[in-house]
Amino acid sequence: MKVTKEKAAEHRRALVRAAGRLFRERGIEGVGVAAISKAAGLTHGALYGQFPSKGALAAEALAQGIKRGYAAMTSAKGGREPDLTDYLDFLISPYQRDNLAGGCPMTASASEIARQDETVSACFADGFAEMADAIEAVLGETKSGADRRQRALAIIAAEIGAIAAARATAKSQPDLSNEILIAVRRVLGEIGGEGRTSKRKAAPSGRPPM
Amino acid sequence: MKVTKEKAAEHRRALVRAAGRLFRERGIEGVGVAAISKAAGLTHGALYGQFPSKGALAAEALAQGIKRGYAAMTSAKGGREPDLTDYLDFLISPYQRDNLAGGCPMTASASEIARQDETVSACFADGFAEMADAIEAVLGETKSGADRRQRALAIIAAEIGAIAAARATAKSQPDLSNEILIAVRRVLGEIGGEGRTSKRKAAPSGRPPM
DNA sequence: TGTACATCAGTGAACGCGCGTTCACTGATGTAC
DNA sequence: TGTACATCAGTGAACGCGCGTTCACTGATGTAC
Repeated sequence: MKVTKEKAAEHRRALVRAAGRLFRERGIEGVGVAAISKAAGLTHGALYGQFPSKGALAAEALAQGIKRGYAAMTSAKGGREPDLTDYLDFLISPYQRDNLAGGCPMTASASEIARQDETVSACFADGFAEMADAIEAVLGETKSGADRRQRALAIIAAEIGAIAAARATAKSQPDLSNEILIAVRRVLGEIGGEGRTSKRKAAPSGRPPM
Repeated sequence: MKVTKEKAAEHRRALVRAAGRLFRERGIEGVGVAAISKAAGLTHGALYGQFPSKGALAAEALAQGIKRGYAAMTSAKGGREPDLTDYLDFLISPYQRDNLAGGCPMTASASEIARQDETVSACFADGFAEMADAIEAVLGETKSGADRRQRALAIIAAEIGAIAAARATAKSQPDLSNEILIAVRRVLGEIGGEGRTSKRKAAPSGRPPM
């Protein structure tokens, strides 16, 4: 049965939100269209009215999950511009490890992305690049031979690996899992020149990163 | 039809090897028992004669993939004890990114592990811990506030994230993918005190890491 | 060493199930008059 | 404003397919005599 345009748009948003949450929790390959539709209060037929395929929905869910993640972080900081400490504390933490549903979607699906549609991997690449810009803008000075950009890229890669490793070890070796988070948090603070930010740059314009 | 004990053991090894390769290429959830059995030249019934479940096979494939990866690296170095440069050049490279089938299984399945049987995640945790010991043993001195153990953990986490990110971005932004590898390789060299190893320790005893 | 037979590795049909996707249909919406 | 009807968002049955797992059966192995 037909439905108002507003209702239809709301349904679309519900599908994207449900897909994002479930993909983060169980992986993109671990969730079916039936579960996504049901979680959004619809049938799978409605999903195919809104999206041409599961892959297209996955791409949109990834893109919007990246936006939502960033919004969640800034709002937790009272809306002020986050600095390096804010980023690292938020990204490399037991909270991020334990909250699959609400966490960063790039982290949750990292090793799965390479096997998805090119639309999905393009979203990942864009999100990664934006996050790199955001981190680069808040880096402090260090004596590193690596330039700011290189240090920013390394910080994001390390964050992704740290959360993946912390999650993978959480059940069988919880102490190791915590140790990984503490170690990476500390080392990335040093790489980033934490606390040595003399001139704070503003975040780059354009879409918000992670 | 029954088969000699030697043949049966050979078949078991073929299953483990095929499973390891296919899991790395397509992910644990992305490969079925039929494909594994076929690749090993058997039927799925034979697989269930050797292993109680797909998960049990996955655990064994992961454990033995970690051993094989280490052997491949040391043999490439002519059998001598690898140093930090050897580890980093081998692990953070286009070769590692592009060779899913032959690469490190911890890297290939990182974000999938947390959703597998506890036997699988236990193998991952053991492999991670062993690799941390191996890296710690070849670290150079730095002025870092983080101790050797923390730097070793951070290096492995960063390596996992770097390969995952480089693979995820390879199709849509190949330049970014290469940039990630170069950046992480350089920054990890600095973290590890590359080239500043005064007293070289031997690798720890016990099973070989990665 | 030669024969009889119990063992058991491997085969392949079958199980129920969930997958992604299609499509004929329903019926409220929203437009044309 | 009131009526007639085209539009189209959403439904749910059905599609072919591959999944992990089970099991009755086969027939070569390897042992007991």
